[in-house]
Amino acid sequence: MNMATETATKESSATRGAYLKLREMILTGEIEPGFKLKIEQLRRLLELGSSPVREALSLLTSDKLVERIDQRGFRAAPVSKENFEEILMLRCTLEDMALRASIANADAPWEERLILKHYHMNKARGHDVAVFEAAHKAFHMALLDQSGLPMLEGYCSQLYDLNIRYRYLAAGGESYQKRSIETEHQEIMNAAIGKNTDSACELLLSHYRRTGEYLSSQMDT
Amino acid sequence: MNMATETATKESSATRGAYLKLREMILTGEIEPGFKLKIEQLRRLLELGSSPVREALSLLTSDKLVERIDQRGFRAAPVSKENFEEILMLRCTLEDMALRASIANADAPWEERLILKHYHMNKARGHDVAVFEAAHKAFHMALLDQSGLPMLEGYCSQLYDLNIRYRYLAAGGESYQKRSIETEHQEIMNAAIGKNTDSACELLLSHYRRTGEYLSSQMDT
DNA sequence: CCCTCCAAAAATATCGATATTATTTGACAT
DNA sequence: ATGTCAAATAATATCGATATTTTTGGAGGG
Repeated sequence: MNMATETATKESSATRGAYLKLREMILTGEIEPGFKLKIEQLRRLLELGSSPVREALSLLTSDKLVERIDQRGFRAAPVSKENFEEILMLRCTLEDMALRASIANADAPWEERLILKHYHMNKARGHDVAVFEAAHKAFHMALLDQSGLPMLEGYCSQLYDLNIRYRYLAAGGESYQKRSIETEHQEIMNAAIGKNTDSACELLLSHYRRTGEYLSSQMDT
Repeated sequence: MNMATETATKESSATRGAYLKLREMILTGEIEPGFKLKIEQLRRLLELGSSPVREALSLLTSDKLVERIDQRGFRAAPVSKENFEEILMLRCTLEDMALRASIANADAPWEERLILKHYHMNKARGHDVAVFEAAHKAFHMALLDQSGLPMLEGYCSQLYDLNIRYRYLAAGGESYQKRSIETEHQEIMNAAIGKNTDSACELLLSHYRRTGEYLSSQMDT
């Protein structure tokens, strides 16, 4: 059992373990959209009592990864093209706002954090997909984390995850390496550190929109 | 036991009942910000087992009304001026977006829905605060509900509730009737139905900002 | 042949008890 | 006095069993 894919199991509380494990499974598509999440079934899979399972599922509803229908249990959140496009749109609006605020509040520690996350992301390139994805997200969130707007950052993080889910669903996680994503990241970071607010935002948004269009085209069902 | 204040108790599931009751108590300030929410205590208050209590608290964390610290229980979400101002800012951005989309998709049923909610809100004026607040929220949400963007509407609804909480905290729920809020609502609705997008949005945002400034000034502690 | 209704099965929701973990209290040593 | 550690206390987290509700499947009537 390797630490990379099994990020979940041996955490502090059973609830948290279940939460992380199920979250991973839904994000990566191992649990399919709309799939009925029966307590008994998950209880056995996770080797836990029903309480932590139930609570983990409740937490996942916050993240919009699980839907709860009162008296009728839980299911993995469904997906749709409309949903994907709404996520993309919201992401663009909210990350734009957050990045502008971050740059406005820029300071040396933030720049250093950014440099490090960028370095770690590139270092993780060859490794396990899950490891790279974690570093990739950490880099993107580091761009926003000087905004001084914690709720906004929370929304961005949530939307980021929902987006990544569509990426996994569209191509088993291995899709978007075609473009030179590496250069794009470098350019975004340079613009951000150089306080070229408008150009940093433009680069970031077109970075998202390009992958968005690609996925959207793949989704015509 | 009247239906107005006790919106909670006799609902379908125990969890849902507990959720609604606790939500009401936190929104109105009956449970103070930062207050430790002990399971045993709530179990007795709501006359329920620990599972539904726990689950209700988990659901409230989605709404950002409760904070959960792993292994250390739950507490009512804290408040701060920064938090209030972030909520106001996000609300303005997101409701602007949603209202524009709604007006763009306007159709006859939407306009009729709006007229009705507005009528109900005015009819509820004299009644119990909780009844009026519900109608008030329903009106504001009706403005947005033609956007075709369910997640955005969800965020708006959440932010609306968080904002209302600050209103209750600042003045026991009875604060903002000073201005002629009635006229403001009428004007917003007229502009929306008349498809005067820019002016509808301006009216809506200044409606929010005005109450926002008032509350913000009350909060200097 | 299809619809309705009832009984059986399955799943959810809830409970109360127990195990685990955090917090407090007070004794002891510095 | 003060800080540290350990036992006692209190709270959370978890479990397994039971009650409630929904879903399924099939018999009987239209």
